[in-house]
Amino acid sequence: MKRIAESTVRRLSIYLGFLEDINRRGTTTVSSEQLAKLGGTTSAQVRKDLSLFGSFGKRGLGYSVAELLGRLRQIMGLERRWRVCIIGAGKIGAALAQFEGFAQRGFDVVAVYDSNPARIGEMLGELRIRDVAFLERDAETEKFDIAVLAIPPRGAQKMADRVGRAGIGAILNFVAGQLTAPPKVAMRTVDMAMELEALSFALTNRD
Amino acid sequence: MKRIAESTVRRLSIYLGFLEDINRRGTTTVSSEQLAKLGGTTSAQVRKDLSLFGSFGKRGLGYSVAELLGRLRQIMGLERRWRVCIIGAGKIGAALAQFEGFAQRGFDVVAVYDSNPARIGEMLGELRIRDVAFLERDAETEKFDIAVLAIPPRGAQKMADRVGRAGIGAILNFVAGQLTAPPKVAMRTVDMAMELEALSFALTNRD
DNA sequence: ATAAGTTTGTGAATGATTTCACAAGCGTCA
DNA sequence: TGACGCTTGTGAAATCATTCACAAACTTAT
Ligand SMILES: NC(=O)c1ccc[n+]([C@@H]2O[C@H](COP(=O)([O-])OP(=O)(O)OC[C@H]3O[C@@H](n4cnc5c(N)ncnc54)[C@H](O)[C@@H]3O)[C@@H](O)[C@H]2O)c1
Ligand SMILES: NC(=O)c1ccc[n+]([C@@H]2O[C@H](COP(=O)([O-])OP(=O)(O)OC[C@H]3O[C@@H](n4cnc5c(N)ncnc54)[C@H](O)[C@@H]3O)[C@@H](O)[C@H]2O)c1
Repeated sequence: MKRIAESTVRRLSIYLGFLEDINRRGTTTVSSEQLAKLGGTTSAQVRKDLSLFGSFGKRGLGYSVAELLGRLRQIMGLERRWRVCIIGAGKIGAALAQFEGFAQRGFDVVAVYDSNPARIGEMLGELRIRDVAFLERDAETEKFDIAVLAIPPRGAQKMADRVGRAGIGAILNFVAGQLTAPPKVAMRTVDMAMELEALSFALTNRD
Repeated sequence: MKRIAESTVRRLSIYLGFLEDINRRGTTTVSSEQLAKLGGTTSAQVRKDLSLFGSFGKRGLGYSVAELLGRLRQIMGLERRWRVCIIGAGKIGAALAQFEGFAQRGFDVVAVYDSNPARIGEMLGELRIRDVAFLERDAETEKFDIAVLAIPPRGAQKMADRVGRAGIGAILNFVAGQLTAPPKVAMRTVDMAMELEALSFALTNRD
């Protein structure tokens, strides 16, 4: 299949969110124009995005909400649930571990690790914090799909490499500073300082 | 000035981070090739990015680290400090409020608000949680530059609009689901569920 | 002072993404 | 059935972003 642009994937996520809303409201069809309005884009963009994967609409009518929802879930790989472990039970790791919103979207946080003996064994919501020394052993039996990296920058690259070697295929990285994805591992980085700097730029260079 | 692409701004942030490292190490000059290696891009890209703002390099030699650092700080608006308030002292708001990394980059969290009477008055690190009812009054005297939105989705749009009316020029939004920036307000959204979905897509559609 | 070796800054070329524009398909209604 | 109104799917055009490639400018060595 053709390579799909990152911007397209982002928009697919957005459409999916709207479709879930619309579906809850009981509406059964939706047009590219409506989806575009909601998502702040154009109807041509919506149709182009969807056309990369097939043609799901009916001319004159629009898209069946239920069908499009199903197709998008399939495309995004959201027909299954994903097993997530969090590495680093600090401030941000704890917030993420206790966030219910992820499970609603199909991502189950099933384990939390730390290296600090003082934290290991403590409960974080339903989960007991485990010793990160057991990461590889657990990964083998528990088949984590995604690791969330929420540890200090020092040592983060080594931990990312360990995650890769443990056979976990994806990393959601919160560590600031440059981190290279291990081979064969999909990685996305959330860098909040960078977002703040983008706002600083916008405030400084606005007309 | 010409409109600057979002991707360019992101790279400038990255270059800035490296320059700070390099500067700490005491190195005095750096070439576009070196910056490119560190940032995972090409030297032509680095030069193109910088050339949008002027020409800061010396042919045959490269860029003066100190000068380029200064220029980039100026371009990004980081020669001053920014006053940040956090709205929503929940799990994620609390993690952000106590994160020291922001101050290191020039962003001072100077106030935290909540609407829950049980939380108002509590301390969060150095800061006492304030009643969000006072947001407008405080904004007038305390001149917040950026508001971090970390409240539940329900009511978030109204709060964003209040932030806009209070004269705060930028929002860093953590609320999932569609939020429209109020007029004249710069907004960046960090949507972690969307990042996870992008990983789901990558894991599902990898070759 | 000259030659050799680097590295910048930038037009031109290429590649990627978005927008345009419209034929073709579908539902509705008379 | 046929005409009408709406909306899709998609080539073509336009816009935007990246990469190429090289003259010009600088440093260093001799
Ligand atoms: N807190 C925030 O709001 C925030 C915001 C943006 C980025 N970040 C980034 O997230 C990361 C964590 O930040 P934080 O504020 O949660 O820090 P923190 O100090 O509160 O927590 C870090 C945790 O990681 C654990 N740890 C350290 N090394 C480990 C290892 N090798 N394996 C497992 N656990 C390990 C520590 O014991 C600690 O519990 C940092 O890299 C930071 O830059 C945090
Ligand atoms: N916790 C996470 O890891 C995480 C991850 C991604 C996104 N988010 C998003 O961040 C937001 C907050 O999440 P959380 O987990 O911190 O929730 P939370 O319930 O822990 O905290 C929300 C806080 O906001 C306060 N609040 C509610 N309405 C308010 C208002 N109008 N003004 C001021 N304060 C108000 C509540 O009293 C509460 O203290 C949510 O929108 C969530 O989707 C959270």
